[in-house]
Amino acid sequence: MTMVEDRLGATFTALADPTRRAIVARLAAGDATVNELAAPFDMTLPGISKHLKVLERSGLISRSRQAQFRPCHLEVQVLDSAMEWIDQNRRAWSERFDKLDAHLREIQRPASRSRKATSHG
Amino acid sequence: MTMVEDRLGATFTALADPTRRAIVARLAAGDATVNELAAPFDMTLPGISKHLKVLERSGLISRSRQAQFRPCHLEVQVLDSAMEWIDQNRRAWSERFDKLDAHLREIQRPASRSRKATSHG
DNA sequence: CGGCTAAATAACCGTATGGTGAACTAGCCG
DNA sequence: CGGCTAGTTCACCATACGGTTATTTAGCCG
Repeated sequence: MTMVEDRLGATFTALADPTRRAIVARLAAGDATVNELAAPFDMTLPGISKHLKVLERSGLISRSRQAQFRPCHLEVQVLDSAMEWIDQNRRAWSERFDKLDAHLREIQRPASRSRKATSHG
Repeated sequence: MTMVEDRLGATFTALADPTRRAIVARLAAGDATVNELAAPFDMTLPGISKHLKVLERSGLISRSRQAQFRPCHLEVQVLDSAMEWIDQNRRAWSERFDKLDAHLREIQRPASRSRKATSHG
């Protein structure tokens, strides 16, 4: 499918490219113009422009107008959403692990009381 | 670029696809076989197999062997690395924002002067 | 052994992606 | 106005990606 209307997907897609990650990292330090963003890379301006469009489509950055410059701005809440998704799954995994851990502790506990019979060995 | 040797890129690439995110979410609840993972999707098994390969290449999942089954396991630390990258940039942005905020407070001291207003979303 | 099931691989297809150079738009300045 | 600077859009290319069907490998069981 076209992946359209999938905000999270667009965000991770945007972050999948090293150039775009570098741009995001750069913008985390403050707004910057397209040429400023392009400077560190061995890439033509249209290339950078495309990357910025991908970032913009994901909502990760926004662009305003200031004379002939188009300063790019990191929209940190989109970064947050992506992090949140990851964190939820990390958490789900942890909880499930805790449950297993608890279960293991239970079945490995010497059968002092009337719970489950621990036939260990 | 082949995106090879770019762990973080491979991770975000893996997370960019909704099917793969669903697989990750499913695995966060516990290990599962390929057919179990495939069940919820309207997709052929080779399709799922390809997705699993992408996930495996990124390190997000690992596969063991158990009879003729290949149970898939979420490698949560890779999820952590991705989250860490995002968090670092979030943090960098926050710190920079605090600085700007402090600066704004300073230049806006008593009797506001005719400094140009800086607007940031 | 043969046959069944789980899963991977191969070959292929349409579309998306990342990159280029060339041409165009937008706004400042002399 | 003309020209410089900042940036986008266009046309194009190669390769990667997501998906398919058909075939193949791997391991259990009768």
